[in-house]
Amino acid sequence: MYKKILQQHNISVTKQRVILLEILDKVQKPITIEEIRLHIKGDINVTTIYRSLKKLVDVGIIYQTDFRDGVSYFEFQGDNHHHHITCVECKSRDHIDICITDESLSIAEKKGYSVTNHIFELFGLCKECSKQS
Amino acid sequence: MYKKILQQHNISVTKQRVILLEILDKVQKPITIEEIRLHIKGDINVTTIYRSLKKLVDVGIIYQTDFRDGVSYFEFQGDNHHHHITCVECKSRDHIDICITDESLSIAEKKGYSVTNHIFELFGLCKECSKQS
DNA sequence: CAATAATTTGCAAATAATTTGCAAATATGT
DNA sequence: ACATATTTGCAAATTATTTGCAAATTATTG
Repeated sequence: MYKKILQQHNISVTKQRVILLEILDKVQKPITIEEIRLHIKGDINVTTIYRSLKKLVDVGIIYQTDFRDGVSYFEFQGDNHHHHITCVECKSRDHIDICITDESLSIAEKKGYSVTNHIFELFGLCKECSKQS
Repeated sequence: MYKKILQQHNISVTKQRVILLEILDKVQKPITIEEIRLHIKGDINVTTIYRSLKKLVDVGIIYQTDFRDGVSYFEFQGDNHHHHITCVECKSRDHIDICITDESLSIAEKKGYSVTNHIFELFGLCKECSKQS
């Protein structure tokens, strides 16, 4: 299954890439490289992880984002593309099933850009943390 | 003027913060800490720059974002809030005068979050770079 | 306006994420 | 199966960002 995805995007099918995809598909949320490593049975070199994920992001198979804590997060979104809202206090995170508007896309296109990728993240206070402050 | 802004947000008015605001207001585009340092006549300690910018971001005076090149970018947006599209090839950058939709805000609120901040960045190919590939 | 409290700064050193260069291994196309 | 292109692993380097602490600056209170 993951083999197919890689082939469809015209990149080599390697053991390491398949493993990474399996992990990301299983956890279904954005995780860091450190967390990914904990899921790997056996071992994949860190450098390889960085490079493989970069490739997967470049071809659009996975979504890379950052939540402003100094680390990159990676997520396999499959058919269910979405973004997130993160509590700046407790770091809890939830999905937001909404994305770029056609309007912003067309504005970008008018400026001569073809959009291939995006980051969209909300930050705020969750219900719990709102109470406390 | 910058003094007033700082006061309105209830944070101390320091020479360093005013200088940083002046710089960001002058350049009117997202710049890195390295670039900021080039604009500083005299000297502000790097640590101070990091901490001051973080504060300015926290209170919402400036916008922090990242374009996936491993560095943070900071921008004073004043009254003219906007986002960007970045060419993944030549790194050219343009404004996108569009922001979060009310719809995504209300979805977040339904989940119990009050949104205080956001990142929204588009990536793609500019006109020039599209031709070449 | 002076005195005290609270916040911020500068410095040097530490931390931690990410990248590089290169040789060996693996995948792909014919 | 062969030749070519791509990817991997390793060790070491790089670089952005953070920490702890004492001194300096800013805000607050009487």
